[in-house]
Amino acid sequence: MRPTVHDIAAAAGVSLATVDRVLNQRPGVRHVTREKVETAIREIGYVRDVAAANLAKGRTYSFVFIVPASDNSFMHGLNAEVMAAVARSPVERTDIRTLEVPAFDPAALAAALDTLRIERPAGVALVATDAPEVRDAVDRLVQDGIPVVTVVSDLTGSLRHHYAGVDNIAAGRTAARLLGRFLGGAKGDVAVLAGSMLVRDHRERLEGFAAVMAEEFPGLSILPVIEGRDDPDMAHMLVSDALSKRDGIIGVYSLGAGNRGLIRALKDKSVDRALTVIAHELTDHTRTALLDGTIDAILNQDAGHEVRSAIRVLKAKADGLSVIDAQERIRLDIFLKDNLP
Amino acid sequence: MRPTVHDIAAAAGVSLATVDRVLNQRPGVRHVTREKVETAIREIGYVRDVAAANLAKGRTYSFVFIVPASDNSFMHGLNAEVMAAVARSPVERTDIRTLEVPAFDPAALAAALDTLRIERPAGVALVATDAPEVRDAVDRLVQDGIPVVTVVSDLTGSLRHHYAGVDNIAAGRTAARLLGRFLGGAKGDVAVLAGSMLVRDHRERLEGFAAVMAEEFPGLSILPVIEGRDDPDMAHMLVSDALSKRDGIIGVYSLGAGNRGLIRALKDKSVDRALTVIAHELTDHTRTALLDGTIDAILNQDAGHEVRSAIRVLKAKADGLSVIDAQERIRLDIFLKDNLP
DNA sequence: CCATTTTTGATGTACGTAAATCAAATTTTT
DNA sequence: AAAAATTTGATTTACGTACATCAAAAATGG
Repeated sequence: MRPTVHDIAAAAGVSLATVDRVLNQRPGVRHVTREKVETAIREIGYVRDVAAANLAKGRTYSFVFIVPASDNSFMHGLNAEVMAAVARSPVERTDIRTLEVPAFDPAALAAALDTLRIERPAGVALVATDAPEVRDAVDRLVQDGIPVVTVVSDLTGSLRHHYAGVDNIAAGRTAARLLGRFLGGAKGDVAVLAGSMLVRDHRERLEGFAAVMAEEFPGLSILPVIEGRDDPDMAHMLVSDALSKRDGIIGVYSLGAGNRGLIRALKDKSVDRALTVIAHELTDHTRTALLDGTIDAILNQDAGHEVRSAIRVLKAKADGLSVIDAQERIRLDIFLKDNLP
Repeated sequence: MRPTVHDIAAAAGVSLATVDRVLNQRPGVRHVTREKVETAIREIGYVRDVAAANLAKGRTYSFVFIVPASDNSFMHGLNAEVMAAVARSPVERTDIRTLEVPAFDPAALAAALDTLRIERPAGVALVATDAPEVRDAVDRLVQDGIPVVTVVSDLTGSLRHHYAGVDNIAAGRTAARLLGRFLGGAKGDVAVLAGSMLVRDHRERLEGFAAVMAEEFPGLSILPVIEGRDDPDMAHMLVSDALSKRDGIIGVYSLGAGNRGLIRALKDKSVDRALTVIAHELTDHTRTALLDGTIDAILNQDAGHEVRSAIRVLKAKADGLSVIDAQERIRLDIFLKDNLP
C-alpha cells in the first residue's frame, strides 16, 4: 500500500494539519518542524496521489495554446490536433483554449503573451516566432511561475521549460544524406525550397542540410535558396522557373510547407527529367506525390504527438511532477512509399 | 462543470442508488428504469470521473507482462523498459508483474497464459510466439473478460485486443527500398540475415523485403536466408562464410537481433569490398556501427513506447475507455547517422 | 386482496487529499 | 511573569464515485 498523509503524520509525530501545511507550503510551520516532516516524507517514500489531490481541489488545468494564423496544411493539422485535445479536455480535467495570432509577427505574439500574465493560466504552449521580444515575454511568464512550452519551433535562449518539436538541424542533415545516397554518385545541382529564412526551423533545416552536403557529397552543389513563403502559387512559379532555367538540377529539398505548388511544378516539368525529391510534412498532397513517385521521401513531425506531449509536459509542470524524457522526445519520421501510416 | 451522478439522478428522476446500479451493472433494476437512466446519461453527456472512481474503488490495476527469456540486446532493452514501468507503477495505480517464459516455446507460453485465468489480473501483455496453442490460450483469456495485448510480435487470428508493435511487412519493404535506392542501379547479390524463420516478425520482414526487391529492383537478387538464431557467434561465422564464398554480394539486410556477430564479420572482411548494410534494432553495437559507416541505416522499434502503449491500452480496456489510435500506433524508426536520438 | 418477490429510495461510509476553523500549546516579546 | 504572537493539533467538510444496508414502495403471483 502506498503511504498516505496519515503515515507522514505518524512518522513525523505531528498532526495531519501540519503535514498539510508543509505539503501545500502554507505558512505557520516552524523550520524544525517543517524539516521533520520533509524527512519523514522522504523516508517513507511518500508521493502525493495526484488524482485524489485534484479531486479534492476540484482543479481543472487551464491551458492556453497560441497558434499562428497560417494557412497551410501543417498548421491546419496542428490546429485540428489542438481541437481534438480540447474535445478530450473535460475527461482529462483540462480546459484548453486556443489563441490565434498573426503569423511571423513577433510584436503580436509578445503582446498576447503579456496578456496571459494577468490571466495566469496553468500553462502556456506556443508556436514560437524566434525574436528577442518574444523571448522576453516568455521569460516574464516563466518568472511569474507559469509553465511554458514551445511547440514545433523553438525560442533561442529563452527560459521556456520544454520544446515539443523535432531537432531541425538533424532533420536537414538527414534530408541531405538521403538525397545524396539516393542520387548515388551523380553530380549536379540541388534546389532548395523554403518558406522563409526568417523562421528558425527553416533556417536550421537548411543549416543541417548544407553541412552534410558539403561534408559528404561534394559532387552536389546547392543552388540559392528559393523562398516560397509557404504559398502554393508562389512556390509553383519559382520552382518552375528554376527548373526551366537550370538543367543541371537533379535533386530538390523542400524544407517548408509550400508543397502543393512544388508538386504541381514537378508534375508539369519536361518528362525526360528524373528528379530525386525530399520534402517535409506529410499531408494529403505529399502523400499522393510519394505514392506516385513524384517525391522520394517525406520527413515529418507528428503534430498530434507534439500537441499531446506539450499538454503532458504542462500538466506535469503544473503538478510539480517529472516527465518521461524518452516519451516526450518528438521524433523525426521518415516516410518512404512503404511505411506510410 | 462536468455532470455528475447526481445530475443523472435528477435528470432521470430516480435516486442515486438506482443510477449507481445502472452504472455498475448491479442487478435489481427494471428494464424501463434502466433505459430511462441510460437515456439521461446520454443526454447530459455524463462521463465517469475515472480518477474519482478508482479512488473510491481503492483499485490498483494488476497487469502481467510475459516476456521471453531471450538473451539479446533487444529483449534486454524491452525488459528494462518494463522494469522502468514497474518503478513508475505505484504512481499510476498499477501493479505490474513480469513473467519470464522460455523463448520460442509455445507450450510454455500457453501454460503460463492458462495459469493467469485463475489469477485474473486486470490485463495481460505478452510477446507472442505465433502458434495455435498460444492463440487458443489467449482467446480463452479474452473470453474470460481479461484484456490482452500483444507486444513486438503479434498473434495470427487471435482475439487479442491490441497489438503494440510495428508493421513488420512494411518494415521489410522499407528496408528493401532503402537498400535498393542506396545501391543506385548496381547489380549484384543481397544477403539476408535472420534469427529464425519460425518467428512471425522475421518471416514478415523477409516477406516485405522480398516483395519490394522483386517488384522494383530486378538487378538485385536475394541469396538464401542465413538463419543465425540471433546468436552473435553463429551469425559471425555464417556471414563471414557467405562473404568469402560469394563475391557478388553488394548489400546486406539484417532483420533479426544478432547484429553483434554481423558487425564483426563486416569489419574483418577484405577492405576493398564496400557493402551497403541495413539492420534492425538500435543498440549500442548497431549505433556505433552506423556512426562508423559499417551500417548505412537502422530500422528500429522503440521498446519503451511499446511498453508504455501496451500499459495505456490495458488501462483503457480495464476502465472501458477508448484509446487515441494515432497515439498507440508504434512507428518504424529509420535512423541514419544524422538523426540518432 | 393478501402474501411474496422485485424494484427503488434513503442514507452512510470509504478512498486520499485539500482547505478551513477554532482551540490549545508553545514560543517570543515586553 | 504576563501578554502577545506564533505554531501546532483536532476536527470537519468537500471532491465524485463505489458499495453496502435497510426500509419503503411497487409489481407480481396465487
